[in-house]
Amino acid sequence: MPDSPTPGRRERKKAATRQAIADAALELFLEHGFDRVSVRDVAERADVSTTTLFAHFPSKEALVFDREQDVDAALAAAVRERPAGQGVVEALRAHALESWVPIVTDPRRAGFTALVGDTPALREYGERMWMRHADTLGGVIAEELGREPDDPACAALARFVLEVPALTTGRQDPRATVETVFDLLLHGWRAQAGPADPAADDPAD
Amino acid sequence: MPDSPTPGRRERKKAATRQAIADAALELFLEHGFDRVSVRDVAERADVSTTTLFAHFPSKEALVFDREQDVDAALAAAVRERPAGQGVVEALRAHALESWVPIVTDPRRAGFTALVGDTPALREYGERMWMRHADTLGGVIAEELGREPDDPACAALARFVLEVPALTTGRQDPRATVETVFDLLLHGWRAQAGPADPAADDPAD
DNA sequence: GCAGAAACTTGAACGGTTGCAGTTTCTGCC
DNA sequence: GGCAGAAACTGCAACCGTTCAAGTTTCTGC
Repeated sequence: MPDSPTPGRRERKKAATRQAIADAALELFLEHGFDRVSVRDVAERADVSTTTLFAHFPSKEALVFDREQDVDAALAAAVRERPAGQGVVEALRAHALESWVPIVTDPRRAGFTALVGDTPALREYGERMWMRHADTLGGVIAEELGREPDDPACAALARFVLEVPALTTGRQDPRATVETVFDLLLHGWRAQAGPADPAADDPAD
Repeated sequence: MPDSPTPGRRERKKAATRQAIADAALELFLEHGFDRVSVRDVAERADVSTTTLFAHFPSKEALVFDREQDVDAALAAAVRERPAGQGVVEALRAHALESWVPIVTDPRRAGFTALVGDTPALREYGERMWMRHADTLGGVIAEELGREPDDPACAALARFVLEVPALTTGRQDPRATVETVFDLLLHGWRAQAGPADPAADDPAD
């Protein structure tokens, strides 16, 4: 009867353990600060061994960024499934405004945002997390535009877009910053893609 | 004449120790790989204690990036002392082509370049090294253009320029990549600065 | 020449991370 | 139903980067 959804009991328990660890970690980090809490503290609070903790998370920093795993897919989707006639850069701008800005400005995540912003190790880890998707995003962009997978302009655009979160955090008006940065990218991109390029970025204004 | 006359015996010995450590480190890293050499190995080869090693270098990765310290000053100078009529972006492009590209393509540094390129920890450290100058460069750009020190567009331009090394390493034609990326930045920048802005970037050709 | 700073040393420790050997718990299959 | 084996988990010890404390040697300024 407890045959709930699809996954077996084992996977459910595993997920529960992982969740317990992540919860314990966030709780302790928010209360005492990231640097003043040891991995062993987290493991003990979650009632597991440190070995088990590292079986679920690759590093101490990863304990904090629990839920951001499908960034890759979301970015690819934002580019691939953009409205007809919309350019790649505009699709990414829309995605930034709709998906990233609300997260940063969500008051329920103020504690989390402050934790990451005030801990250098976490800031760097977070930025590197974003950058790790640069190759994927660059490849998707190139594919959409019918260019070589390692096209330098596409790689550059991908990295620049992924800098946006780093550029917005800690500013009073993230939305305006996003707009400013994407204006720069949009005009630069149009110029290099060629205004008459049919597969490129201009919605024929 | 900052330091030519009499460095003093003490400072000479200190410099010698530092050099011995850096040499030992590079030698061992190139031979066995960064990850397979411990800090204690390096210290022993240089005939110092690990404590002394960390008195000279802030981290294991810093052992590799021995000589790159005045990047900040060089970047600021490239912007501030650019020829009259030359735009900020163009000055940065020239600096990239003249100062960065030769370093990457220097065959004498092939081993070094391969070491950094093949070791994720070193790649990330190197990129973060560059990014650490983003605030300085952004401030200098803003100052040159008479904007607020935290102007978002200037901050973005600074970060994007500092991505260029990461974008060029590992490519067959770094020079062409630099040109492509700076084309993108140049057009985007001109558009946002306004084509008629006298303090901006267009040499009015 | 002497006081004190600076470079260096030894030794120990801390915290993140991994390896290993063993135990428990679940799952697939006969 | 029961068993083989995989997978989750455990405890422990170790390694590694890094730092601290306390003491020693070496140079420098006066």
